[in-house]
Amino acid sequence: MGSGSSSHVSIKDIARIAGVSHSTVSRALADSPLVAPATKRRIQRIAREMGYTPSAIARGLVTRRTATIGLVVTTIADPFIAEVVQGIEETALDNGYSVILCDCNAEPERELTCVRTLREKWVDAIIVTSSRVGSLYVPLLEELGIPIVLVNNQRTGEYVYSVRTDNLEGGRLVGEYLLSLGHRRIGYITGPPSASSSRERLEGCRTALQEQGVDIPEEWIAPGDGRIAGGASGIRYLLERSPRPTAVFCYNDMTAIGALQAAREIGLRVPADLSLVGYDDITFAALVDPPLTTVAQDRYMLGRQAMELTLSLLDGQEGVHDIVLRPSLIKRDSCAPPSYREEGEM
Amino acid sequence: MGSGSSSHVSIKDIARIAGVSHSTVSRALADSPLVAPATKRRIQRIAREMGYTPSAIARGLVTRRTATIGLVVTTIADPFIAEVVQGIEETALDNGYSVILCDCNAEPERELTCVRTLREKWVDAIIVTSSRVGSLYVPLLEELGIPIVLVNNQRTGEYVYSVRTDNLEGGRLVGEYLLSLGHRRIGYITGPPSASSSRERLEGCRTALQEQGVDIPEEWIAPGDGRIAGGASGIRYLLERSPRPTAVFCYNDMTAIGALQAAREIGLRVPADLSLVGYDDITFAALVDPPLTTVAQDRYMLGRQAMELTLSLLDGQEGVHDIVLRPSLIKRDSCAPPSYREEGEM
DNA sequence: TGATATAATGCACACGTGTGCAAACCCGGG
DNA sequence: CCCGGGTTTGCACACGTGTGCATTATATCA
Repeated sequence: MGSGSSSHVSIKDIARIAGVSHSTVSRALADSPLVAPATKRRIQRIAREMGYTPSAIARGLVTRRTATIGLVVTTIADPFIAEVVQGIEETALDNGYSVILCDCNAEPERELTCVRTLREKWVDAIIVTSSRVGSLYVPLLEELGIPIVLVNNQRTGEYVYSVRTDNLEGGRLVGEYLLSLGHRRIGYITGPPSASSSRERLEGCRTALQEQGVDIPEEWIAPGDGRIAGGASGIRYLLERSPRPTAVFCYNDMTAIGALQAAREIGLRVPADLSLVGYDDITFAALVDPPLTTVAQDRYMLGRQAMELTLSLLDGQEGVHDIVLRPSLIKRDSCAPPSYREEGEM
Repeated sequence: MGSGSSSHVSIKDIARIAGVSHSTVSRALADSPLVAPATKRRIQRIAREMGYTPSAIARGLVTRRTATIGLVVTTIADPFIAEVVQGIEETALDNGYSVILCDCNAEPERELTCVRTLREKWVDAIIVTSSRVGSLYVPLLEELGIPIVLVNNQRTGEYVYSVRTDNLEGGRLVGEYLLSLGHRRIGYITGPPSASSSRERLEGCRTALQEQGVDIPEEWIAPGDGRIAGGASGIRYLLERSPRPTAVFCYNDMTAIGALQAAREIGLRVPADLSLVGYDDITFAALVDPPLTTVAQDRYMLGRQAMELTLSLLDGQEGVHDIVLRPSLIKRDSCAPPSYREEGEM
């Protein structure tokens, strides 16, 4: 068994013990057919006994492949991103790759540090899980000449690929569902102004409604910020309209939770007086009262697909540039048919 | 400016252009005093113009330092761990280190893969953020002969160091607070049986109570699992005791939220009829109704301290083996003085 | 001016692994 | 016994960087 010595043992050490050249050891451990079967077995046995571990550093230097990918995130503290990262990391590990994590925290100088580090470490590819659109440093990354895979953030470029869920489809699912419950007066609380995903979700919802001749007028679109506060102020704004919507689609679950709390404070019951729909299916969507109807993105799968696309790119395959996953509607208890009282009030 | 060429430029390329040997370039870029100031400036300028980036791979091979640390977590999807990771990663980046993330998902074969990978990549140190006690592979890690820093998981060993928050202190804070509100009948819902942190929190609470001659009898200790379900079953058990506790300390926030929901179903008002205290201060502790009184651990600081300890170890410093951070009590609305009706009932 | 100390540079090797090419070996057939 | 062909092995170089030591160029002093 391993000698327990902490110093690394190299193929040269093995070569000395086995009485062969280090080249033969290298080939034997790579299971090359150039080595005589008996010699090969003997060398492999000795390597095992000496507790040999190959140096990825030295190997990377000559092969120019490090079996390492760089993962850039805006913040790992976001549970959504964390789950994507889990999908990426597990898939990477299963395929012999490891992941260098770069939390650039949306600070420009930190982004530069990240890019520099990933360059120096010779990563084979880069995955960017950033909620921001058009991250300024993607052009910098592109200069490295290695594949770049974007998660939930489409973009074009020679080395740039993307994996995302279909926000249009998500919005459509919500629209169809609210229609099927009988709603005709539907409002929307947006995310932060810069989020194109917010516009896409709204557009998808509108598309579904238009098939039944229903529209979302501008006055039923309230500005939010993707957080609790924005949801609360958004719902207050919408409830002051006259007539007011009977159902509100919220940019995400945090917005919906803020809306839920504010609506209750005003004295409205959800879903009896008002239906609410969120987006993302965060853990606590199921735990609020009432449990929140929402649209789920398979975050783990998002990460998994991103890594698998990366692997196929490193394998030399081309072709697929844009993978789109379908979201799904999770029906819970925050939606109900509109009350007749509300309908008559119009 | 950079030529935009994707191929790496090496110090040899610079040497050819500058008309010097690669040794001189190496020294110039390291700002060595052995190089004439004029030459140094010229070489540095050429390096900048050629878009030179040093190869951490080649450098690591000769210096045997990779400026990389391995980070082993049970699951990055746990928000608690994710925030610790953020603290680690940011501190690492600020000091020129990068982090290889290993999500071993508590699966033994994956743990082995992690250890092997970190060995091959020649990481300088390893930080383990694992909620499990006595991870089986720590001995394996110890064989590598590099510093190992454990987060929230004390352990002894030649290369093993730890950073943690004081569970005894956390429990004590809760005990003192409930006493100050006037509670004398206090219950506890445990975490999973294997969690030593659960025992420590209980013990700390008991210590505080004993100073006032109050005890927590065995029948007011309910088994939980650290999750919603365990909190619900735990509180149901406690509310069936007679007399029953007027306040319940829960192992963590998820347990407390489960208890909160179950208590409400039974018809009890929190905090009027029952006081509840959680632990961890997860995001949603502030968002449930009523907002949860809880004990906060500074997760970011936990990570930051872990990385700073690691850096000082890599810097050759010894001495500090165990850093203990103090938790703090976050008072919200889930606790109130016991109602006289309850008191009289005893 | 010549000897000597000092500053600046280059040579050569090292780190651990992979690989093209030549050399050595073995085996069988003529 | 010798030669051809296949199998097995070793030599030598490469990858990009760092560094001890020798060497050269320059400055200083007698």
